[in-house]
Amino acid sequence: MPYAIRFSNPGFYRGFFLLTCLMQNAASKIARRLLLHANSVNCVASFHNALEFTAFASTSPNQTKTNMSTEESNRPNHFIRHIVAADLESGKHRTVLTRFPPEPNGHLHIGHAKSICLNFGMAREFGGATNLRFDDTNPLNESEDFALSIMEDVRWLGFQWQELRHASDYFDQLHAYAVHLVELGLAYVEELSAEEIRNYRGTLTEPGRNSPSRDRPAAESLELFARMKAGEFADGKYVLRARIDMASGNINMRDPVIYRIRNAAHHRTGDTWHIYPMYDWAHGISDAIEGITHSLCTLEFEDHRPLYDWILENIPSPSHPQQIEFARGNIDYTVMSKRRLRQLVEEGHVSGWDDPRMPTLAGLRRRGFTAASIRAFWTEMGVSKSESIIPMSVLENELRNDLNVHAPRTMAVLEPLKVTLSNFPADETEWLEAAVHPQDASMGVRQVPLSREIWIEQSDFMLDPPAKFFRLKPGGEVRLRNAFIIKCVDVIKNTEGDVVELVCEFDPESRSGLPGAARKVKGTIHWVSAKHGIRAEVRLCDRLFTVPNPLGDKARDFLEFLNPHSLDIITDAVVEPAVAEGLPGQCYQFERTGYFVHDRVDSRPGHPVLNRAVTLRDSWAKVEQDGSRGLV
RNA sequence: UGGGACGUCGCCAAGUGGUAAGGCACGGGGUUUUGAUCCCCGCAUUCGCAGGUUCGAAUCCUGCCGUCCCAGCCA
Repeated sequence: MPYAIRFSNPGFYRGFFLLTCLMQNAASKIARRLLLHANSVNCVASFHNALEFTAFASTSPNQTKTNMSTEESNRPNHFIRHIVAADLESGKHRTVLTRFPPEPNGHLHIGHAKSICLNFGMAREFGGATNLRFDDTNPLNESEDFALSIMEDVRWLGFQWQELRHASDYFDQLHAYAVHLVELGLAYVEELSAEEIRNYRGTLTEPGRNSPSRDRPAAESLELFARMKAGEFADGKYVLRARIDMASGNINMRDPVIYRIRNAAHHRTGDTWHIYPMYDWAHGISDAIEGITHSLCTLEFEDHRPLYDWILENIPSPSHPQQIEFARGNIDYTVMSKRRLRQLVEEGHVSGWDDPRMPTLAGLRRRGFTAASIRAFWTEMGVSKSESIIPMSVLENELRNDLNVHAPRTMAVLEPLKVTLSNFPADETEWLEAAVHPQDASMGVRQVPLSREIWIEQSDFMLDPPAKFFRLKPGGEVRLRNAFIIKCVDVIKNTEGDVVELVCEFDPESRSGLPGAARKVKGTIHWVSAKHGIRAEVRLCDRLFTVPNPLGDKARDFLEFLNPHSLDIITDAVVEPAVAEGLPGQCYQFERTGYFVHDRVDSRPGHPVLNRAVTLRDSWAKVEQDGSRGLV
């Protein structure tokens, strides 16, 4: 962004430059404001929000649009945005076309979401478009099922691609360009074995040697390549190599293999082909064919850029996209490599790709993460070239931010303790009115039943509590959320001495809505009527590993760090009756305990199953922890 | 003396020669019928280290240190 004021001659005294500087800063701030304003105005309404809020969409129809403005106006600047903006401004490009190019050989995870948000985000921000392209150049472990799952995840994240493409759509063109390269003397058929090629390639510190095949006449290579294509040879017999520079410091330039024989059926092209292009050959050319302007990929492809450019310079390419690399985003207490995730699934350490503890998008979705929270997470984290490990708590915090605004409130008791209200009439039900959201009246009210016997949380009562314990204790008072103040008058224990029931008296004057409700007590606790509450299964998910970087200790297998308590299943929680009728994927805030979602797979009417997506922030837990530490 | 990149607050991250944005976390205060939310306030004399250029350096130069990636017929 050009400053409004700029001096080219710096030979002035200090004070003057300070003044100049201040003016420049002010100008830049104003410019930034204007830019942000423009961005929020431009934000596109064609955004699909997560399905989980459909149930509440009617109460706040503007939410989707509001979310997008907030999301986009908070974004920090990054180098890729600068490049794209500059290319548009200079006229290098009139529009932006990006692509998201997964190989359909696994499920998408939170790391892929960064790339998705970046690619689709840049295009949307600058009025361009994004293609979804399956990089299906290796038929061995690719499948349509993976492709379908990837499409579902991208859509769920809230993005729409312009074109759905496959590298395999271009197999004919890719082949023709390869033939062209051979004709130019820039590629040759190699007969060395894989091992021999490796030996000839040299090492990181030593240059490679030219293969005897390197000077094979073009006509001969052409014939061999044709026979490779025709399926005359076994896998590995020959390979096509680009003829570049065996002495290059960049190993990717030491005559890279661009085609290999694979006598295998491809999930889209069947057995049409016996040769398949390598990533480097297919990727840049696919980008060029589609007219991609900015090909965004992760840092490990930096070394491939010279090859990417070499290829496009040496074929009659329709365009020459710019490859730009950014750092992956890692998250602590989990693993993100496809291989590792597959291992977790195949060895049964988790229930599947969509296990709520998995960092896959399917897992996060099932866990209760919203698409908006994931988008906001990557927007806030920014894009740079330095590798980072982001605390899981940051992701969780984004979820809280989103759900705090959107999730309807309800009360649920996870570990029930019976309380009898001795002065409450038996057999009577009182319906209390409670806000669905305490800060958003537009979300309406709900009716909560109350009867003589209720459940409260076991942790909300202590026989002999420490100081600052604001909950129930013998003789103590506490407010029942949305109801009235109760006083604990009796504690009933079993023969083992465990507290099994409390007897309390309620203060009718303190009922919500009455003048007496103004009476202050220190604590407010949640509860559910025993007569009306519905039993529910609740799954509490915690981090999958016990250490921030399970792969950090190379001497140990990452599985050794699996958290044995990553999933805690409670089968006798009690929820408000309305919750039991919720749809799969529906989210709630259970007041004081966290955000929960109906499990998309296992929850059904009559057998509600809710996953805890994330707890509420809990400063009492911290006080407790500090306190116990102090005693020791 | 193989090549390529990266090092700014506990975690991210802006900054591109004019005197260190922002978010999260953290600490303090206020509101609160969720120990939640929300609201205020505080939080880098210093940018991996050492020299140099300059009136002025996180930004330019030199050297060093640390971390990551590359030797698939994977992507």
